[in-house]
Amino acid sequence: MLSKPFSLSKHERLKSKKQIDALFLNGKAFFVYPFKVKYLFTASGENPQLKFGISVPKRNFKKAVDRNRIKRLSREAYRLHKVPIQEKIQVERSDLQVMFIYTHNEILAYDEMKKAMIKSLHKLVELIPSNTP
RNA sequence: GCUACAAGUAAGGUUAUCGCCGCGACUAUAGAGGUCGGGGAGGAAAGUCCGGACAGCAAAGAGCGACAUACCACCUAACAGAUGGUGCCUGUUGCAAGACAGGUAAGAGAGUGCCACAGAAAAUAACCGUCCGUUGCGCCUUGGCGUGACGAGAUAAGGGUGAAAAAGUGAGGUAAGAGCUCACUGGUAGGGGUGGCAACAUCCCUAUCGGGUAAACCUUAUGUGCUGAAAUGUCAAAUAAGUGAGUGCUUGAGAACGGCUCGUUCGAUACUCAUGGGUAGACAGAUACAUGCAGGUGGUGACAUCUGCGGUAGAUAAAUGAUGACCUUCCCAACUUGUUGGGAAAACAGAAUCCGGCUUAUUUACUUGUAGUUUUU
RNA sequence: GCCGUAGUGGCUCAGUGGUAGAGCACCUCCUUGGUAAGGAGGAGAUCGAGGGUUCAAUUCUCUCCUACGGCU
Repeated sequence: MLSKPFSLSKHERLKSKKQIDALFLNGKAFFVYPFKVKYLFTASGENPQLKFGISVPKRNFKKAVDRNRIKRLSREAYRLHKVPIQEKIQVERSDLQVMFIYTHNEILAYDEMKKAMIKSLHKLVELIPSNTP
């Protein structure tokens, strides 16, 4: 996995309805325009897992093409900038589940999304609790 | 050559880096995995408006109800779709004949309802009017004229309306009138001849002249059982057809996902209470086909059929992306008129069980046809 | 994915083949020293859009648009 730092396979995505429900029930949130970032840390064992998801409300974007485009751009931004948080989690031994909710009602350019993603990832890194004794 | 309209076709290509989802091979392993190869959105994938396939309910049966369709023929698995034709209406063009385009289509000579306002009356028409009969009064040469009343008399020629007024015009006829009769014209129904598979066209004869509305109820004919992949099946320590108690019990309580009735099948394995037990997963359904392309044959055509070649997404919080370069194409500007520089590569839009249609959205380029116009020969 | 409901003045809703209505809100006047309440009057609608049936459509019918809801 370390040989391919920018990969983004199925295992790194939030897929289980149970986990997502738990995230929305117990998770905390902050807001970095245009994303609302919902996150949940849980203590972990040997292999800490980082899982993420992106949500674009149908209310704001009626067309599937627009929703797909936002998801793809956001995912690309996440993929290229997730390395620091992955390393920090390995060190601190904490699972993390994140959901990015796109709250704006227009499609932003990739550059703006990238900036917002970097900013929110930085913030997440700071929020990681220390589990090392 | 340009412009307009119609129909059709295509939906940039190659490559680098970083990535995503299936498939195959190899490799590794307790397992996760790794390498290589190859594949990865549309003409509408959309709306969910029709029709099927498929699945479950009884491999769903009868009647009623409900719903849908409605010129004719033909195509199809099927259709409200397509193809070819018919009648009518509208528009464009034309002197006209006609041509083209669009729309429309069973039945109002079965029944019920409705037709505001206006109008005498809106559908078994007598309100006014006209005429006739009886009668009162007045006038005058016993009969007429004028006027009034009555009629369970006649009459649809005329009457300011209205979307629509009881075939139209002319003549005869009559007390007044009337398709009452006649001529011409028009409509409807029936019969016959000719042409056509038929709708229908055309000619002849007979009868007839009866408002509209069925996207009001309805009638006729035909068709449709209901529910939809969130259906449905399988797996695991499984939401119970488990366990315990009670009730009830032998010719029908109840169940079988439908509006009602019947019929059929199951039928105490029923009903009530208590107890018990938990995941929202995995796999199948699910990607091979009413399949695509090319050619031949039949048909006016939709289409059918034969031969050859081909395999072409399969996700599930849901893949098909991001950044850059070049080629090609298009646009703009400059002038050396074929170069340079700059810009853009689009619009509508993203599969979710699968097909056939319909509808809606839409850019650029090309091809074909029709019409117009200009230049040259 | 599948199924359904609604759209009428600024807002909440009636209405139904025949000139579109109510309440609140708005404007003017009366009342009051002034305001509220009350009274009188008034304005405000392409009935979501576009075709069709009909003499006539908000209503019937078809196609779109928008909003909302249900089904694991």
